Amino acid sequence: MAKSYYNVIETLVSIWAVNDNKLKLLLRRKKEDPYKGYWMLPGSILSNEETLEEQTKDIVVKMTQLPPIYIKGGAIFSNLDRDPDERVIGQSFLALTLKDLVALDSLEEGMAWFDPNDLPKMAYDHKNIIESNFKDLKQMVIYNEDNILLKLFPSDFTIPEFQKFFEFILEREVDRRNFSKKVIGDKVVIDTGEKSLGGPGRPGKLYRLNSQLGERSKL
Amino acid sequence: MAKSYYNVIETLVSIWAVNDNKLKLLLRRKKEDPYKGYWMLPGSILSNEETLEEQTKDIVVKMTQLPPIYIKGGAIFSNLDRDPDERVIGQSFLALTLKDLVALDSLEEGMAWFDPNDLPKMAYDHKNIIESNFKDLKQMVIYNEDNILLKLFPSDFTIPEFQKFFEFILEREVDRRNFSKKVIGDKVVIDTGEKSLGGPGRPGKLYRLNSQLGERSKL
DNA sequence: ACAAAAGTGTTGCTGTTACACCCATGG
DNA sequence: CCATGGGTGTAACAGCAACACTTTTGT
Repeated sequence: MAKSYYNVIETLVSIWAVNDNKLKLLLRRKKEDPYKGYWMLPGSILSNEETLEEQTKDIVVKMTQLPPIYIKGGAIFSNLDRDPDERVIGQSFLALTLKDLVALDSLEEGMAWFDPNDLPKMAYDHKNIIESNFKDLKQMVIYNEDNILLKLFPSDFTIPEFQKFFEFILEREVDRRNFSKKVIGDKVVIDTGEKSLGGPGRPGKLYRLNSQLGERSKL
Repeated sequence: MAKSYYNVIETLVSIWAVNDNKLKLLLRRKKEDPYKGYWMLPGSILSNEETLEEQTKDIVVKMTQLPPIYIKGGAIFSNLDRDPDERVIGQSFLALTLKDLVALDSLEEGMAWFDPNDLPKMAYDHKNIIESNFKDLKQMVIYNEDNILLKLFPSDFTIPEFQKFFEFILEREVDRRNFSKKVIGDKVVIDTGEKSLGGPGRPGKLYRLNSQLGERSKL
């Protein structure tokens, strides 16, 4: 291919949601070669008529039938050989959605949720991209950047659920008593007065996040 | 302009160096319209034959006659109207160099160092881009990401100099005694045995950074 | 003599860690 | 009954902020 100052840019979106007190992400199975049967991040080629943010939003809507709760740009990938066919620059984005609201039958065929720590065979350099985005997302949770906790937990939850989510992010266990003292004492969470029934054992009290919260959770 | 899936991407590099215990950045005065006489970030249009990182390196070499000590990708800017002439996507990069080694006469004409808190009239959206990069850089210093302190201070320095630099980054004063106790006690800096002569008053002991240092300075 | 740097010490405050012990309640 | 969640306490410790006081050493 001749030298040119025009480039192909693709937007690659990792769509995240909380499920089972973990972060899961939405991937798509590739139906054609190359990498047929492998999984990939949803994405599309950027035209000269829209911004990266607009396009990211469109991709999320197409994949989940819902607008994203939040989007944020991630790293850019410009290696010449990241696509075997032609030179494509990949701009990654993080998007948040709510898994509960994304009905399975509203997903396009060949899509599924995955644990970022247990990815399937990934096409292209998408494994790298996910790892980069996941790392960024963990940092955002730890420091509650852009009030991201409120976006991940818009509804009620129990303290043990919230704790398990943090243990997933921090990759270590935390003491139950210290955790609840801290999180209630600092007014990170607020008692709703409701209770979570159904399971075995004593019902958990339901809390919601304090929307007036600033940055820095650091548990 | 017709719809197309090819885009023009420009790399915009903010080149930083420590001077006078502050971070300064290198800008270029624009010689032609639009924005004639305004200042801008050095940059160039990406061809389909090189990566963003390679190009960033080339730009730094051209501007300073030296290879960069460090480069890192920053935010991307894709607003449709950020260039009045045509749609250009701007990918920002941070680069570090050493001001001492960049002789003024080796700079291209119309280039100068500026305090990021006191910028001249900036062309396009470059003021936004610099602010974004500056913010990222401050975070990197605070958490010593990628051991960036070692890159900013490759040679000897006195504790008061190092302290002034941190006060610039943190935008507040810190106690002299607590600062030196912390920085020596944590082995962030190591005594070289040398002294800094020349000025008035008692000569300062010269220190260097501990190259074995991990992340997290948080002073 | 002076200015700038250095060294040592103290106190109080805050937050964290690592526990012990006991209670509550729906299934 | 028992699994799960909840509540209170506390002792040791680490880190930080805000100071006082003293000493050192080129110019």
